[in-house]
Amino acid sequence: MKDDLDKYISRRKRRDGKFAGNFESGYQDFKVGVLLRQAREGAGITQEELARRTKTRKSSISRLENHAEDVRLSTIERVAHALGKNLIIQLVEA
Amino acid sequence: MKDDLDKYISRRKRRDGKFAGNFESGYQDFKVGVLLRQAREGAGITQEELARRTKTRKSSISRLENHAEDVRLSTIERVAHALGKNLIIQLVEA
DNA sequence: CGCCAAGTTCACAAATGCGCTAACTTGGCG
DNA sequence: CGCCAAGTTAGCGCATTTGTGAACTTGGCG
Repeated sequence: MKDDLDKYISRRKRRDGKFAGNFESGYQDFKVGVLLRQAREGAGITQEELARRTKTRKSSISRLENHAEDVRLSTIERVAHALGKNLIIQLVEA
Repeated sequence: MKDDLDKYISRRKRRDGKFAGNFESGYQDFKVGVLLRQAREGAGITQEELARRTKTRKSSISRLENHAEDVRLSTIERVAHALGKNLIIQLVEA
């Protein structure tokens, strides 16, 4: 099953070669989605499992990872904590 | 109390100009507000000027720095850019 | 003291995020 | 092939954030 995930990841990588590091800046519109997806995949869990942990549905997680035009800080935080991570925010010289 | 802290921070900020520009999660609530306030004061501008740059009003800026319970990412970004900064977001091991 | 700039707070309206259901893909596996 | 798990998407409400104007503090300064 870990193999399944790996396959998925590489397939996905191939499909939309996006995959940045876990930093952000400029226009992070959907970059945050990518960030969250990476975190989830890194944790090796499905959207459904993450949805369970954050007490929501997989459809919300999917939207969050793909189409989220804007996101609330609390939402990112909930996901982060559900994945055992902490959220860090910084303002750096442009 | 909180106001005293704010005053202290701003005074200190004004004095030695350099203070951490980042913040990590625990409870984002007012922490983000503090982060933004520090950034603004570091830039040496008033809430009104910042409001002008972000095309909003000083009352919004004030609320953002004090009472914001939750904030949209886009909001933080707008303020950041208006202050010549870039927003960085990361998820780190808890 | 009175004035003024800077900031705070409130209440309402407008915009937008998020939860939910439900239907639809897609790939893997027997 | 048919089934199933994992994802994606759309639409609908409700909840929350953000914009805005106006009234109210507060500190500095003449």
